[in-house]
Amino acid sequence: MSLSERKLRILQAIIGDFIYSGEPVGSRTLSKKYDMGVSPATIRNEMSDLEEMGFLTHPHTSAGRIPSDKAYRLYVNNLMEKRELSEEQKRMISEKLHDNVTEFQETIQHAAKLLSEITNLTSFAMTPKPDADKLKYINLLPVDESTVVLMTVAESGKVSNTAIKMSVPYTDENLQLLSKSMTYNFKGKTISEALTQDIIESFKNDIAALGLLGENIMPNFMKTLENMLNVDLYMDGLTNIFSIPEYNDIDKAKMFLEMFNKKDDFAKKLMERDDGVIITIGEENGGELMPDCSLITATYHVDGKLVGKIGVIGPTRMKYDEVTSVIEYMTQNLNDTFKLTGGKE
Amino acid sequence: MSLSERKLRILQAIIGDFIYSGEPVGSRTLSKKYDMGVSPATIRNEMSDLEEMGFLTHPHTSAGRIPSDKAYRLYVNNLMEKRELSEEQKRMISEKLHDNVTEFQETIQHAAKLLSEITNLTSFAMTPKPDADKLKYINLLPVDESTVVLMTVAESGKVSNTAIKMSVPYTDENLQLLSKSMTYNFKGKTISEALTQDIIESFKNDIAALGLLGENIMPNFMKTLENMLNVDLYMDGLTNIFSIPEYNDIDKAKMFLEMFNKKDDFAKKLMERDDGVIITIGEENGGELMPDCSLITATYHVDGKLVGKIGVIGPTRMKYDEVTSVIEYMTQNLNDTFKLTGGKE
DNA sequence: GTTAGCACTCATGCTCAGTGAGTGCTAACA
DNA sequence: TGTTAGCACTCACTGAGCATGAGTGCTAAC
Repeated sequence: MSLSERKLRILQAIIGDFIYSGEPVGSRTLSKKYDMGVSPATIRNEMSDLEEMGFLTHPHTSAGRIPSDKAYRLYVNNLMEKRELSEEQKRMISEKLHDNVTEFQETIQHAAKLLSEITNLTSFAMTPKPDADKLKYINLLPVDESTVVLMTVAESGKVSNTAIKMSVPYTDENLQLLSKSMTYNFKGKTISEALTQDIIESFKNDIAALGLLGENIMPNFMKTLENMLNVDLYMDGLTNIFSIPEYNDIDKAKMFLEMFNKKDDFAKKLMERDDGVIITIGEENGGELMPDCSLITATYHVDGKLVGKIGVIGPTRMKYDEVTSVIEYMTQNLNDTFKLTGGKE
Repeated sequence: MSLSERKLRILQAIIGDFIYSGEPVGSRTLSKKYDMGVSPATIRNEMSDLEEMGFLTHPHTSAGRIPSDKAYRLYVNNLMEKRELSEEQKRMISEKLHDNVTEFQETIQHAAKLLSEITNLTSFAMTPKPDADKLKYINLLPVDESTVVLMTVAESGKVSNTAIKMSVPYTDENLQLLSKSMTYNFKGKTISEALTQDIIESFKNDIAALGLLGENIMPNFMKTLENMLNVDLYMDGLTNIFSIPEYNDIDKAKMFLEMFNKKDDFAKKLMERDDGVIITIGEENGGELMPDCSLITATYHVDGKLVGKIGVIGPTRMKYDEVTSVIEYMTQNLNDTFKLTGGKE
């Protein structure tokens, strides 16, 4: 059996109707609401075929049809049309993400917030994993007799620092020596590279002469590097899930919100996704996420290089066309913004 | 009418029973379960008196009695007995909060997590507002021809920095001059003091000689100071609210979780509370929080000075005795921990 | 002051019939 | 051969009616 033109039209109508109403779609409704040119009986026959082909199911005998994950996949790949954003939406987005941008983190948070407001879904925004970010400058600064600040600057402009309580005495010269040596050894290396065991080891040999001082500093340096590799994940619009009838069930809502407790797992999942706008529907997400959820992610770029992600998570019954349009428009804006400020943090 | 010994015993039994069961307590249940020595009829009379006095209500005519906010207040102030924590709980707490403490933020997060796990409520932990924290050291470091890092260190050991993209040329000497001048002017001042308008103004006059350089730096400096004043608020166990029958209602749960979106408001509310263990019950919280919620907060100290807060939020029907004991024990542990590490961040 | 007895209330849970939106099948039609 | 009308059937949903039981308040007797 093949997907005739008419079958496609019916399928599209069912998906469209169901996405908006959330109610199973019956043959009579379909023929009345959309001018199909055929009787309900004919539509029933087609629906029956579509069900056999795996595009539709029905919750119980006397209910209308609802689209399967497979149907949504077809819809997203072939049937869906791009939506143009309203001027109002465009204005809101560029206002929040373009003008008056001061802090990187703040902009990313705004993006998440905006995305959830516009889509009425749960949104998230993740800062780039600075895998490719190279170290540029390392400095140890004496603050008082027992405190030294270790400052690490990366090429992206990211700065990280730790105040170190010194358990051994030190001189300014020693600190400078160590700073220079560290900068010399690690400059140009990516953060992940710097963290590899043998580089650390070989450096430790280099500075053996400095004895306890180096031993005091190194664990802090490594921790700083690890911190620099962390990504931040902001989520917003969590309670939006409650406005969706399908999740008007405590247990489902609870499962959904638990995800929030496992932010790290979720971040990891996000990082594994490809670049560009990626849509995964229902089962495609693997069992860990909620079964009846779809996930849409998109990537934005900082300085044309570092890659962060924004996206939404919601029921498989979501307005894919609108949501993807909004996300695309937002990533374009983020790209512009972070090109101009140069990823300033 | 006065609170006789017997009335108090009955009230205590009702509160105790209701806290554990969540079901309205009837006279028969009470006389059977707790050895009251009087018949249900007598208890009914006493209950009727207690209701008249405002300690009890009943949801409908044929239901048992439930305690009012006033009753909980009496319970918390006079009737409640301290609970000893189990060895297991003590072990868990000191393990997470005492041993292997490396990062301040991390420890605070662990505290929140632990608190929600032990109490099965929603918990939070707030870092201290560094009102009294004094500036110690300010430095401007050249990174490359267009980037300067501004580093600000406070007495608590807190370090904050910003990478500044310079729009004007600068020399190392100018930077050093400015660093020295800033340290000289702001050292010993609290962060809030440093942010007051006239101090900033007078300083601006001081450095007028440096012209554009100063103008480039000052806004960033002020933003850094503002950032240093921010507190972090971690929440945990949000989904615990779903296990409480009273909140097994989508709308209530939603209202509760919305609080999470207004973290700033909540943080502000927390900061206004007095030191020590503070319990506010139901209406006492003011209308903003959920009406049927109680809030328990406690303060912990860093270096014996800075004051942070941890606590829980849950239904007025909560195990006040257990929860306060746990919170008290945890703050003691946090105090110890942050005495030892000296508030290292 | 305490208690037994009794009428009364009211949420809860159950059954049962009616309703309506939907299906699948069959037979007739173009 | 594809399309359609007709019809029997399914099944979630709703609301009425009823029994149940936990609880109260009141009264009169102890």
